[in-house]
Amino acid sequence: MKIGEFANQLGVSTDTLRYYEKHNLLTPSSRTGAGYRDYGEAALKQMKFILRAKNVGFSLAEIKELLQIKFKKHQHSCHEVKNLTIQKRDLVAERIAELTRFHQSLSVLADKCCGGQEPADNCSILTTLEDIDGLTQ
Amino acid sequence: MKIGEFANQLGVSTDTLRYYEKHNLLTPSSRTGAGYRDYGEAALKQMKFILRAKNVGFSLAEIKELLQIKFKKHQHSCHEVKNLTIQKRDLVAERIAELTRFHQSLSVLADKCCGGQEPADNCSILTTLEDIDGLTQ
DNA sequence: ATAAACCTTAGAGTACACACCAAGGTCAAG
DNA sequence: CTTGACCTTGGTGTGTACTCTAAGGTTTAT
Ligand SMILES: [Zn+2]
Ligand SMILES: [Zn+2]
Ligand SMILES: [Zn+2]
Ligand SMILES: [Zn+2]
Repeated sequence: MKIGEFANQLGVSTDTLRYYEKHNLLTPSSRTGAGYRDYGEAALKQMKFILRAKNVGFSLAEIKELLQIKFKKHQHSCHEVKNLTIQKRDLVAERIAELTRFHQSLSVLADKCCGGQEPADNCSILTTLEDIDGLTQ
Repeated sequence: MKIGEFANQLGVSTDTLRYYEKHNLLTPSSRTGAGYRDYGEAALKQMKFILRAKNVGFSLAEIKELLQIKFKKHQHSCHEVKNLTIQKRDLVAERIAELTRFHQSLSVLADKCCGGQEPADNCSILTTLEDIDGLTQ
């Protein structure tokens, strides 16, 4: 399968596939006489793995690690894989916590403001940002 | 106040201050004879405004908008300010939702894996990423 | 007078995940 | 045999918020 058809089937762009190849995430099975990339069954499976990993939040760098483990499963342990997963989960949790603080602060700010069409001279959002310390602590 | 002292007082780097100046977020009150930046009371207040806005999750681009409103309050309405705040809040909410889906999927994956020291040949995390579709749908 | 500590500018580099472009080669249909 | 759709490489651009570097000027203290 040439790159265009392969990309269509997976719902990604050809640019993405070339990018993944350059970054050692997915190498096409072979090349045609004209130098065209030729993707086979194995490439399809691997690309699906990559997309699923992306869907659960892994970055491309993390996916690369997972692939290296997958290629040589007997040289790696469940421990390693679970660690990667848990580390990622905890990182995501931290980010969620930070964003939740933002959300909370923004809600408080929004609730203070009347949102009317009058000039913003006395807007509580602006005065709060001007005057009050420790909005998030 | 010269840039170094000003930066120290606010807990930011001098690079950050020059960056903010270049991007029209904060211009020092004046320059000394030698061309050194000289920050005054107004700059201090404005920088505190910027840092508070950052603390509630606004991006520098958004803060720039807020500053422009703040400079000419009578030309803008509460409506505008509240809109910015609510839009940001909703964007943050979307991102939280996405990350929460990631967290959920990662937890499911982690729970499946024994995490032991044996080889990863039958690791449930890897086989799940290999085999199962629609992990997040 | 000289060293340390500060300041200036412009520009490059970082991470992430691609998107877009130019200039050219290849292949099938009509 | 030419048109159009596809493919190749290499390189640049995007957004975010800085950080770092180079090469040089200034201030302060000893
Ligand atoms: Zn109002
Ligand atoms: Zn208001
Ligand atoms: Zn196991
Ligand atoms: Zn396992």
